[in-house]
Amino acid sequence: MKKSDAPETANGNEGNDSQLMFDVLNEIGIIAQLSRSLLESRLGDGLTQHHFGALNHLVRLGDGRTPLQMARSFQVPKTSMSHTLAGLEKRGLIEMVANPQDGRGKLIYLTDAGRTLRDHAVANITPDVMTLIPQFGLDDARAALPILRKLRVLLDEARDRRN
Amino acid sequence: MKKSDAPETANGNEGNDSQLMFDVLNEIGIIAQLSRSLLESRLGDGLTQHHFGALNHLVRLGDGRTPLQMARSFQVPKTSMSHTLAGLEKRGLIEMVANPQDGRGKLIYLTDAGRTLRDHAVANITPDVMTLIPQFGLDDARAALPILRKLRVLLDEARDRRN
DNA sequence: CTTGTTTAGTTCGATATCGTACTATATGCT
DNA sequence: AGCATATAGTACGATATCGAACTAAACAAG
Repeated sequence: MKKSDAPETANGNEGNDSQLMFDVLNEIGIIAQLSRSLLESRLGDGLTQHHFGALNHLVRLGDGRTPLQMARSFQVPKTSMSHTLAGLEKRGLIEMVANPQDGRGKLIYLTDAGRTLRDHAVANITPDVMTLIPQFGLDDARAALPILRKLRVLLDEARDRRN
Repeated sequence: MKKSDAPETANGNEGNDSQLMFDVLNEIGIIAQLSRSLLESRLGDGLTQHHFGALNHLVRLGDGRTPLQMARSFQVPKTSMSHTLAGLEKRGLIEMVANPQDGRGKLIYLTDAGRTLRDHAVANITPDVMTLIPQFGLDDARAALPILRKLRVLLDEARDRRN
């Protein structure tokens, strides 16, 4: 009961390039899983990755955004964002006000409690991330980031094409 | 790179470094989200990423595994794996038999329907993945994979340390 | 053999996810 | 204006997620 099994890299010889992509996506899926559970173990309460992500987004890019804009930023269905925002509002971390420009819409604003909670969350998580750095290496992080962005953009476009 | 949206609450260099890691993990989270929804749109029925992942795992690494082994392979809690396997059994895609070596345990075997469904799922998804390749580039995929593996292993170890 | 501890798996409950369907408002067209 | 269509957001329902508590079996020590 230690590490996970070796990643599934069989079939190397078949000339199957798609296997390489599957492996990349598989690793990404597991990393997302692990980083999510690490994050949520540091958040406490019933807060999820999405709760934190939404708060962090509002702090970093500014509040006064609409739920739909946020749903698109996170690539989640708008119903999921609606639910996440309802949870944040119930906890008093955001306020949802009618959009004066658009009678259908709402605008999301951080409360002081929301900002404070976000700051504390970042402070709680940063040590874990810092611990990672010397092992992972900044060079690899810097090398990976543009590649990951490119992949994210491609998947994003592929999704747009499907919808 | 180009995408810098807003200056971040930088506390000096270690803030920038951890921000880089945060960004890497953030991109990974979004990619996982997108690839999951792409996958599930191709699976149909109520099948999830985890259903497919479990079937694929059994095909590729061999069946006759225990639920707990599988939970560890996927880095999910054993209760989640239990639920996933129950769903597969209900659909007739796997069989769960008592482990003759261990009266507490079970062993998971693929049914013919399970193998067939997995094969069809792979066939359905491969074109999407193939489409990705020329845009993403095999070189970047090959460059990213070892870095992602390293990160996955580090997070895995960090989790072990927490538990 | 008996007892305490560990381990495999399930049950249960609170919450999350997300597709479908719905309401209300906005916008475009004639 | 009047009407069709598009868009923002919510309600709801089926299912997923996962921690805590539970059962049963294995194992360890005396």
